[in-house]
Amino acid sequence: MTRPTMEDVAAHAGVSRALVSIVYRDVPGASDATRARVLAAGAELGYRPDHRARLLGRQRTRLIGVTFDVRGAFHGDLIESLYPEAESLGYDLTLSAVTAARPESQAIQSLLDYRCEALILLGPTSTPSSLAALAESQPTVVVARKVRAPGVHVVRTDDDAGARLAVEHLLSLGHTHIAHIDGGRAPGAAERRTAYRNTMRRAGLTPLIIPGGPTESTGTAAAHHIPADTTAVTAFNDGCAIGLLHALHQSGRQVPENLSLTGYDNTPAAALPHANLTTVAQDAHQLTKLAIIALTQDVPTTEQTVSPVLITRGSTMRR
Amino acid sequence: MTRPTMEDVAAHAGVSRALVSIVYRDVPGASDATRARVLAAGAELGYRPDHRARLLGRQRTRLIGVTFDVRGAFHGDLIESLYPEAESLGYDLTLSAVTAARPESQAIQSLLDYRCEALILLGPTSTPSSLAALAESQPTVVVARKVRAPGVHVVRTDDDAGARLAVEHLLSLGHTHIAHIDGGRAPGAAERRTAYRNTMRRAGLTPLIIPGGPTESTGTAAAHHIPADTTAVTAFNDGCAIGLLHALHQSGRQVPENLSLTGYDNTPAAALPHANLTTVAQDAHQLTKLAIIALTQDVPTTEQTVSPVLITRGSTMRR
DNA sequence: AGCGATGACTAGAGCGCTCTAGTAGGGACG
DNA sequence: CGTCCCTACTAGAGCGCTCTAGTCATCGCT
Repeated sequence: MTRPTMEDVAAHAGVSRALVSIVYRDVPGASDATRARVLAAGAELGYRPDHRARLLGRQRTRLIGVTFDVRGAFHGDLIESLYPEAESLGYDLTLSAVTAARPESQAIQSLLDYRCEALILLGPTSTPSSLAALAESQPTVVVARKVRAPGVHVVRTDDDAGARLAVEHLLSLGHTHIAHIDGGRAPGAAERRTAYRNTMRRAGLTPLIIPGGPTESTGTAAAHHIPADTTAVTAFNDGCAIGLLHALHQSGRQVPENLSLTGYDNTPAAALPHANLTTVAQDAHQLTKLAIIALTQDVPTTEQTVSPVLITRGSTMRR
Repeated sequence: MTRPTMEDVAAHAGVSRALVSIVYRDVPGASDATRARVLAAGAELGYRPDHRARLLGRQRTRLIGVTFDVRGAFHGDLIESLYPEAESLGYDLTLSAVTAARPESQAIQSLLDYRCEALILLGPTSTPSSLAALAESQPTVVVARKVRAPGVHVVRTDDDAGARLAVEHLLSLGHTHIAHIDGGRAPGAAERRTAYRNTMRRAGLTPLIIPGGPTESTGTAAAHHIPADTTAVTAFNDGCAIGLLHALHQSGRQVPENLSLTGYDNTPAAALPHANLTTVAQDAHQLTKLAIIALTQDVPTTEQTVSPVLITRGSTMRR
């Protein structure tokens, strides 16, 4: 009835419990023949090592705790590439969700109760000082959020490069009157705004920054402030771009025929056929790779940025 | 350097380790005064019980394993309400993600390695027979998917009622020519189709079922087959509805002025202002509540359905 | 005064692993 | 033939808890 233990496998294979442990940990100390015999005995009994006991017995848990927000679509992508990345370095992952009723602090605490060796926080909202305190007890890396906290690793997308990518794409399509819908005080807005401005200036063009924000309604509102001679717009993010798209549609201005438009983040909504938005995507794979390396190779604490990539869809066309 | 253990707290409070355990488990056997003193000592040392050891020492782990798909938006909602539900019954939750590279079988296996007492599978894709095998070793509940497997609890939304809700909403708005875009062989399609047909017949109206599917493109394709005298449409799901919405927009047919439209699932896309779709939502809270009860109260194995609710937005109007 | 309850607390044996410190049994080598 | 070294294996002490089976006062009651 109860699940077989290492003891049972040992008895069944006619060896000591320690040998079974050696075999299942795949460390030297057993002959190939015995190894096969033990594994066969284990398989026959349907044995699977008890993860709890394993964690407890080991001095190093090789457990990485991950907090994520169930509402953030992008976090799914990150978790997806986190698993193989951690596994390849022999680490295990344990997830802890942040929800409306379960604050980040609680999610983190539960990970610590499992004695995780290291922490990966996806887009955390904790204060820099509490993050710094966390990092004192175990390596901690913040992904996809710009924070400055001593001892905390940060891995994020290079928003500067992302914004430049969007502008240069429009430039290469022959656009010269390109406006930018600003993100206000949203994270990343400052970097994107500055990059837009610099890229325009470098091309000898006049930047035009229109107030906006991260939500659809801000995009809708910004539509009225786009000059008639503007032929292209880089929006702060996909939400903003989609709001703008909607407003343009209402007023009979066609995208991309009359106005080319880029978003940012490559959210699922941007990929929908009726939006079909050219946008800037974060490289989840690279972000997680750097995050795991930062934790396991104990590199000096730094902020690392990952280059975004441009996803060209149907909302931009040649002038 | 190393985290304090129960031993440390005991020494600091001048009691035995067993007493500390009693206090932290909050079971009878300690005086109020001692309780306070132990708790104070623990707080002073920054003590937190080691969850691994706790799980190992206990005969009942009180651990519920949950598999979810990182791609499914609705799973986030379920997880969100799962946490408080489990906690209120004294259970802990551990999550295991299903991704493109991490099959469901692996996600489940890792939960079993933690010796979870029970399993909640969100929209699993495993075969009924493998689910039945799972259920033999521990209580197992499948959420949001219709499967018939012996020993497996199923908690899902009543699609029959959902479809009826949509049709009756349109009827109450005075519509009589209501078409249904079918979901083909997608899960839930058969129930929704039948419910649509029955509700129409009961109202003395003629049902009209147009072939479709679960994706946007199927909705777009279905647009051509909607008769001119049709004033309302219930689409299989939100994706289908949005594809249809897009096609109607192109052809100059206004929603809801010329055609009322309902979706199904209440996906985030349905809530976006330019879709603004009246749709049928699943009751995540109720689903998880039933799931947890099924596991912890060991009710007889059954399929339980939860009533959906209609989310009225701007895509439907009075005839 | 004697006796069983009751309440507060402790000793110590697990839980199922890991891992250090060993032992046994061959070769290889001088 | 004795020594040295491997390799293959075992004994047993943890890891940090839980929980059963106590011990020891104290108290109410006849």
